[in-house]
Amino acid sequence: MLYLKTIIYLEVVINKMVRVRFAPSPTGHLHIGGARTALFNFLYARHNNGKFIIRIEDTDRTRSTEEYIEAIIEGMKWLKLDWDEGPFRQTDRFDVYRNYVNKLVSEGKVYYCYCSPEELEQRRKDALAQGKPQKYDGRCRNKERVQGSEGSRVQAAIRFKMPQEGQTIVDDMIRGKVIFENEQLDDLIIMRSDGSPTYNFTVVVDDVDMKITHVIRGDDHLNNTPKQIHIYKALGYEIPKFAHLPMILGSDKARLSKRHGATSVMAYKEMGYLPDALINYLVRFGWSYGDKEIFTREELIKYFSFENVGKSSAVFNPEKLLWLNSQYIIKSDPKELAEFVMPFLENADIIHKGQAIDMEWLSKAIKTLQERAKTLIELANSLRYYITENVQYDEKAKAKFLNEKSRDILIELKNHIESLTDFSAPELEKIFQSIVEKHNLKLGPLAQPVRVAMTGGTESPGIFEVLEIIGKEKTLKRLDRAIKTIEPNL
RNA sequence: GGUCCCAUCGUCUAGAGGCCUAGGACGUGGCCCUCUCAAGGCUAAAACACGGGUUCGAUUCCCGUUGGGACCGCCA
Repeated sequence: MLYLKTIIYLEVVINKMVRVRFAPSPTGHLHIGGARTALFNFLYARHNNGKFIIRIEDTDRTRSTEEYIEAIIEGMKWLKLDWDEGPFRQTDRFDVYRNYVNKLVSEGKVYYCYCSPEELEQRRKDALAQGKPQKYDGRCRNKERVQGSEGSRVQAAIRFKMPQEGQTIVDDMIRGKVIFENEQLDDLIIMRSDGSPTYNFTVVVDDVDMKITHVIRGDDHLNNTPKQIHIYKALGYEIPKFAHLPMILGSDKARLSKRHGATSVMAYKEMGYLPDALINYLVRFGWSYGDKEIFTREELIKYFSFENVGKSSAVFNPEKLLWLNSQYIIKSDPKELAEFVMPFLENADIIHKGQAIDMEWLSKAIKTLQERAKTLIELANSLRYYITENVQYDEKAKAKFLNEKSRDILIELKNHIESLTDFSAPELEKIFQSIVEKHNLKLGPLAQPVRVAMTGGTESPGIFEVLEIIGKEKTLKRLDRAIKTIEPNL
């Protein structure tokens, strides 16, 4: 008895378990919109202790490629959107679809359609020209199954018999009840004449088969949903909950596309964005939590709910992403940034491939630059003068600060530094202060020439920190070179 | 063209009938801090698309108009 009770209890728990999926089609890279959909699925699953499944919708064999499947997986991994099951591939599941189609055929819920794609295309054009609704007229609905010679099958697609009366209500977690008139519903093709299944059918079969409880996807699928609901019904399955996310738009308010610049998630990796920053940016499309802007992943999982997902589409704003990225760089552990920045240092030819670099030292250097870099590319570039042997003087900076006025004071500083044993920022500050006080100067007239001597330019972290990181030996070398650069006034 | 969705600063958004003189964030301007550049702090300009209702009272509820978007494939 107790045993039986346990089974019943388990049943309830299992049935209640949230199961969601991200179902991209591998006809391109993982893009911003797809990543947002994946993120909301991920967060909903994690928030509810459910399962997150990846399913590759590759039934369009002409456009799907292995490279894109890899690219999508790579993007998911980079964003750390880890999944529990899959990636499943629809092309591995044709037997499953075949079985379900046969079931519908035997139950008379579908019919064979002998209209050729060309005919259908022509009829659509005509309908559009006449301003009539573009809908299949159902002319093959009542035809007998046509047999070829010797009983071989004639090429035919299989259409689903949509009900033509009444209404279908989509109960959406974001939009509430959306009502569709059934007479608007098309008898859609669920299997092509070549025997391959189509999207609206496979999506239902797979969601049933994979026990998906919540279908979270883009707004662009809302109009397909009533048709899918009827397929669920024909198959005799329970209808999942739906959530249709608002679209992400480009600056011209059209759906975000390549025209608007970088849309691939990996492009942001290459531009020096941190995955957590992108995630944080993406989650704010539609979702909010009061006035809070920056969230850790744990907070996201804890707070996420469809109750605070908005309905309206939103424009992608690269400026804010950049700001978020800078905030994440500031908050990052310098050691972690040191790892992240390595490929960018190589790319910028600041270090060459395989070059050994003291990571401890690099972290210290990064610590001084974190709040000055908005991307890892900027961070890498600003590390240049720490790492390189010879700094390149900026002409303007050189003219303004490496001149007669600064020569003597640079020499004085050099002399002081030569005898310095504790080459640290606090000790350096003492030296600078004493020189400046002696000449009754502000710090600027000394710091700026030194800055140019050390970095080649006029912008850098605090000058004492910069010197400490560059080290005594290199500092002296650079001071010497700066002094020699200044033509003696003879 | 048909169907469906949406509508608060330039952008992302808060707002669940009186808490709204409409709040926060990015961006923009100013000031402060300061060895430069940042970061940070303070501050300014900046929005309820329009018209009808409902209500003692509408940003908030209803209807319409306008504007935007999506879908209408043997694509997903």
